[in-house]
Amino acid sequence: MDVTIDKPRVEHADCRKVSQVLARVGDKWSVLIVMQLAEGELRFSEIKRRVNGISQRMLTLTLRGLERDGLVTRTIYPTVPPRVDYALSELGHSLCRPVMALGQWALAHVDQIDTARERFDRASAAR
Amino acid sequence: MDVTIDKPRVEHADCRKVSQVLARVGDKWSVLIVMQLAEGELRFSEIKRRVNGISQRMLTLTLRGLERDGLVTRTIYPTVPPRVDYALSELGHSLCRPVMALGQWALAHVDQIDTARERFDRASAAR
DNA sequence: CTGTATCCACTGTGATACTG
DNA sequence: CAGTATCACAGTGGATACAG
Repeated sequence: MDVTIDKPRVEHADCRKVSQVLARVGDKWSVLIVMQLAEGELRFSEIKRRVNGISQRMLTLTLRGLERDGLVTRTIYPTVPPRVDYALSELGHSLCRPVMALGQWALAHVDQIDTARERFDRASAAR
Repeated sequence: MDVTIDKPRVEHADCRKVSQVLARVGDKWSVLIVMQLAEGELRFSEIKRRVNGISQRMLTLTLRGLERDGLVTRTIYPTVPPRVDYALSELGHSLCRPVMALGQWALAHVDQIDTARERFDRASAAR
């Protein structure tokens, strides 16, 4: 009855799910926004000001995505003009640790990667 | 001479660079391939077999990207038929630690995220 | 101020066929 | 076996205008 001797594989359906999460983390703006929210809640326009280069549209979309995934909470104050605060949920905060670790790695190795790219491109040009 | 009192900000040009690295890590296949290579070198077709669903084209492109960034080494054996081995460089191996950490986080919270999504979608449907 | 609605360009990805 | 070339297509992201 197809009982197989599994090697310690985590490489099947799990990977698919992990990839899905990685896709969120890997999109153009999510991490940048999460980082800004790491230190405390912010208003919509405050995030827009801090995350350099993001369009209003993408900020809205990305925040919706983060909210949907339960990483960010959204608080609306029914004032006029409207005011909306965004904050990291507990889940969102827990994500910070591994993301920061990756960020540290990136920061530590960016130069190495850059030189690797230059070398590769020069080698390619001289094909 | 515009000396400003800097708060401990790492949030300027650094972030751009980090994002660039994150884009590599966040693309659809890079992490999956790096994970496969974590345990040892593999041939092109071996990777293709292990990374379920990847097309030949995307495998080639992703491997080239990883090689360009200095994360993967490429060894060609001038035999016929040709044989090419891919392996993680030292830099590539060092990337494994933070990536695995993120992977562990993803694995640990996938369920939580899934339920959050369902809740959000149900709430949206009932608007 | 905080969004939503359009439109459009670009990029990433997959399918397929071909080559050394 | 290990690619490259070509095409077609969907998704992402930016600009702009508009709305509550």
